[in-house]
Amino acid sequence: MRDQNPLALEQQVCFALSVAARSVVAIYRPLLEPMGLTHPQYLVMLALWGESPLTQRRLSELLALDPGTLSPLLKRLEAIGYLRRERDPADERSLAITLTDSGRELRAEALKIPPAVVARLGLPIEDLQRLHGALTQVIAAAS
Amino acid sequence: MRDQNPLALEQQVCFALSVAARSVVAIYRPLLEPMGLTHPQYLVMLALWGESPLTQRRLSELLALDPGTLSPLLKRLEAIGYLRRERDPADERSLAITLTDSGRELRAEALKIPPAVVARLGLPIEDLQRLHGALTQVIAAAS
DNA sequence: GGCCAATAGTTTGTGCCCCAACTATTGTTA
DNA sequence: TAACAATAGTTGGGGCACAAACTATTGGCC
Repeated sequence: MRDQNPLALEQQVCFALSVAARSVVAIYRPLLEPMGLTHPQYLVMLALWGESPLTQRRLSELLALDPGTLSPLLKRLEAIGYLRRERDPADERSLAITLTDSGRELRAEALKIPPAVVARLGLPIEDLQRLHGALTQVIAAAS
Repeated sequence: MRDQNPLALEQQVCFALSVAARSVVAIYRPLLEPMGLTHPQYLVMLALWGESPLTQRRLSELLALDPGTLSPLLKRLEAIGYLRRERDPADERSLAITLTDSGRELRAEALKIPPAVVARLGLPIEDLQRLHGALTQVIAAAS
């Protein structure tokens, strides 16, 4: 029999979600550390490897991140030389975020990350894909 | 056909996990705000409603939280009157965390939260249970 | 053209998260 | 029993996350 207490910690989805997110990010930490990246910074790089330049606003949408979070984060990535932040001459409000050569070259290193994480987790790819689908549903439902 | 790029942002489980966790916590925010709680503080209260007193160390294990995170968080909960922090006379290193009457009474209010969240998400309970199982697997795999 | 609303970013404040260094207490062992 | 190791918690630093207040630019409209 399941615990009937609706406030039981162990059966809260929000708790499992928080712990899982932190646990998985913790797996990335030692892998990203040699590249000088945190996990949120890694996600920014993924977005830029997919398309560069991007406006900061577009990045903010893609990553579902507050502008107030993204702004200093991008400054750090600029400081370590992975990207440039330049105002769009056609619209001085907008910031164009562009990969530098150094940022582009980092992608080769990053290719090792996903297989390393999957190996470390030791879960079947199909399970991870199913999980990804379920999470996508939750994200859509929460929006 | 799936995107074959292993670094595609949209198919990273870690990204879906981060966004889903933030999105779901965002649903709790307005519900917890009247009680004066943040989501991590709510999780502490769930643990204490399950068992009180608890040592800070035990809480740290239950919530998978760093002592350095938990320590100030518990001070805030003490400041708003939901719990007491007292050294164990038998072992002065240990902190006993005990619900106050006010903290105990809060549980009645909190009973409204899970159904409100489930309603807001609008997903079938079975889906949420499946998701919880998958997340539990990931947490175990990551440990 | 001049006012006004909308838009893009920035800054500040509060809190979470982890790490590393630290203090204080307790347990172990030569 | 005196040294030493282990344990519990605290503190400070760097970074993330979000809200609210702010600046600067742009677009629409009289």
